[in-house]
Amino acid sequence: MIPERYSIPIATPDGQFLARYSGTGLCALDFPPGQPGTLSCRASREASSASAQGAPPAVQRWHATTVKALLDALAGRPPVALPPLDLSCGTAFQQAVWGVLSRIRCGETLSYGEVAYALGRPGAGRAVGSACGANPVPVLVPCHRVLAAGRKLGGFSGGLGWKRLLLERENVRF
DNA sequence: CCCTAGCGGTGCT
DNA sequence: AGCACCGCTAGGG
Repeated sequence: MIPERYSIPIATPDGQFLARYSGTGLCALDFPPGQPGTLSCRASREASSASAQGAPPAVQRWHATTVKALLDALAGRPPVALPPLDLSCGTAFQQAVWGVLSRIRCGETLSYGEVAYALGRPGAGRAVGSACGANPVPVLVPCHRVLAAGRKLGGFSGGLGWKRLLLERENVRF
């Protein structure tokens, strides 16, 4: 029997994100449609501010934490607290990568190769990139803080515009 | 700048 | 087992 899931939108100055919760925590965070600053993205700013009404109390508490954390992160400030994360959708390797990402502090960066090295798998830089792309909770699990070698921007599944925006908000130069 | 070879994890056949 | 993806990287025009 699969635990019930809840999807709750989050209105931010950069558009409407969507938080998804499993029985054990935040299991996904979706970017607003389109690139930052774009029309479809801007439109989602004023879209329905449907709330956590009807969700279990635990989910409502998690969500309150998620909202604060997301607004902080989008402003380039380190969140005071994160909700419990349910990253069980990932393989062992992916979860290990996401663990390293979560320890990169606001305003700092690593390269894909450095993350691989930190995992004791030098040479797995490319696989690290794939694992970053599979991160279900972007922004809060800061996959945007991983750059290519030589401080080049590298890629970003959610669209490079978001990666640039998040790094600029943290005053990261690249 | 480009191109190439080599790389590791993942998912599909 | 094989194979085709990839948010990579170092090396060489």
